[in-house]
Amino acid sequence: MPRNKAAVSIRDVAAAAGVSVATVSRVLSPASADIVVREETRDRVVRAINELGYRPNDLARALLQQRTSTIGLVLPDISNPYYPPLVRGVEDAASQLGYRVVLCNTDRDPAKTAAYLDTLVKARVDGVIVAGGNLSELPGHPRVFETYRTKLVMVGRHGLAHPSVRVDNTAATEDATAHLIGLGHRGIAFLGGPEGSSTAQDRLLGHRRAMAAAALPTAERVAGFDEHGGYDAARSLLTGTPPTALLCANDRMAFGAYAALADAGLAVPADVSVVGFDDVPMASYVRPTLTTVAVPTYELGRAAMRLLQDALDGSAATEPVLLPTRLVHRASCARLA
Amino acid sequence: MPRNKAAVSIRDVAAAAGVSVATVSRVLSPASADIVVREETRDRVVRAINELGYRPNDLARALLQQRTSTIGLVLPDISNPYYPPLVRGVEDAASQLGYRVVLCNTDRDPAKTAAYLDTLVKARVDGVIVAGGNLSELPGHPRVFETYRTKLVMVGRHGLAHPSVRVDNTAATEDATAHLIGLGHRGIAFLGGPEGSSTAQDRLLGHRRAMAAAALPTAERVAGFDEHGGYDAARSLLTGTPPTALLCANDRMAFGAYAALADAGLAVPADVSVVGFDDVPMASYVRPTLTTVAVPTYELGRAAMRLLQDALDGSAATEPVLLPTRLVHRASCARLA
DNA sequence: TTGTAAGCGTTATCAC
DNA sequence: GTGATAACGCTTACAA
Repeated sequence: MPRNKAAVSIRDVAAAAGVSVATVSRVLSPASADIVVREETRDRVVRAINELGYRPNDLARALLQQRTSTIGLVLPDISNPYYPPLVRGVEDAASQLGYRVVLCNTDRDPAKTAAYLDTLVKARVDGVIVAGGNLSELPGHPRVFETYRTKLVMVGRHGLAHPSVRVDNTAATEDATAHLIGLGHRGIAFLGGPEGSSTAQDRLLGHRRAMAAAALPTAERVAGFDEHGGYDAARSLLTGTPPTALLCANDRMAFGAYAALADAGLAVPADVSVVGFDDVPMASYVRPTLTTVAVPTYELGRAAMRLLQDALDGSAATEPVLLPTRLVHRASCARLA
Repeated sequence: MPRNKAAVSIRDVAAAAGVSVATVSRVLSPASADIVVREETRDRVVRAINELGYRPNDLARALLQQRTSTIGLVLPDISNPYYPPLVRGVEDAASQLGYRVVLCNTDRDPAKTAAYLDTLVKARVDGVIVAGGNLSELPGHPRVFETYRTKLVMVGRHGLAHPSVRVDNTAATEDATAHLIGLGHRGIAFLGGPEGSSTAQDRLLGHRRAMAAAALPTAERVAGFDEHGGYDAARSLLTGTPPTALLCANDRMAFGAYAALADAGLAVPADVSVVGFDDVPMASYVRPTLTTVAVPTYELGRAAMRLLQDALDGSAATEPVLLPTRLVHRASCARLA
């Protein structure tokens, strides 16, 4: 196989500077900061690098050092507005720490997930952050990850053997429901997310707990985690005696519920109070503004990346990290007349 | 340097199967599909692979073949709701074609952009998709990209020397403005995006053209591409004689304008008509539903990845690809009384 | 049909 | 201070 003369390599730099490749490497490598290269030699090398537009090949370096400075980020779907801030958090922390991020959208499809995990292992990523917690259904992979020393961090779900970051969805939803009960509401319906989502399940559980504690019967709907799901679920609740309050498993569903209520001629909060979850930017811009549980999504991402970094540094496995939520009171809730 | 015995390599497989590494490679490599390996040998190899949980090291393969099957996706900010569908489109097409996607958020910051492009070149990505078009400010990089044969595709901006995909923002905005004029509006204000955004500039231009063609004076505001920007810009227009129609540079700004109008006691569309841009999901769920220009963002992403693939296959440079937009008529516009 | 060995572009270990 | 060179884990002539 003939040498590819096009891509400039460390040899070309060495030749241009009249030194050996070892010297070029020493000039570039942070590891050899203590190793002395004569000032004049260093200058020649630096000049050659600039003249040739040389960029070291991280593949070769990674092959040798057994680390790629690359991580995988696995999530259901970046189009779900919940994820972009999280991705941003991961990516910001990653680039700050010198890692690249490979993005993988699984749609919670086991086949896709398996394919992505495979490709990440083949790329020898140093670690993987899994958000949306659909890893447990893949019995084969823990072993492969272990074989290739791939560190794992879970976000949003209690990772059994792995570090994890999440918010306490159950407690937060319990609080939100309690708040509605405190306002005098008794007919409180819960618009829940899909059964496959652990977040949705955790939030449902919190709601049930609060309702049970107040000895109130619960009305629940299962729907998609978006405006459409919220719209349909809300509509289906408006026949007969409508609830006086709606607790939604996320803000998008709440926006859908707003639309359904408006279409039914019901006013928020005069007729029906509404609470959302996540506090996406739009929550402050709908009218009336939406009372919702603020989730520090960006921070979740940052924290996940930091945990991964810790794991890669060889720190002992950390306790699950729990980030705080906050109920943001806005205009969509009223005391029951 | 001692051999790392932990990560299983092709040698371990070869040893376990009692064959040479070349044979293992032949079993795995699609390139050697025509090369015959005896059935019995192949079975032994496959069994060893499964037993050991072996995954080939793509770094080594990439180093040899001078291609990484990885691309970079550079954009301003994934948190901007315009981008997730685009990213999704790129990623779906990429994974289908066997590429990994490394995500880079630049915030339009030249320093960050330069750092990301550098890291992508060092990772020897096969190509880069730049969305949001902030590459021209980096005079150094075209050369480096050429040196390392990194293909480039631009989305949203006419790439001078590179393949590109975009929509005709100017024509679309011209149409949208013409539609409002056709409804009898004369006082039409334009809520524009930031000056640094070429998309914002193109949309502004279209608006000006339509207004000029009708010999109408234009009121323009420059603001952030989000709800907050739309809110402030709309507010600032409501002193004195308010316009009878608002054309917004994107949907998020339109949602902000909705809020400002509601707060000012103005009804949409009875008092003020509103038009958005992008057709994000929420546009169908605000009340009244938002008339807006639908942009095929997901398709833009897919098309970009396909163009990149073509470039990598060595096809001749393609013409700029223009995807169609469509004005979606909903409830936010009314004929002027 | 299978094995041997060179080479991809680095870094690190030794000499000098 | 600097230079040879082995090694990282693969693929692919070329030999056997």
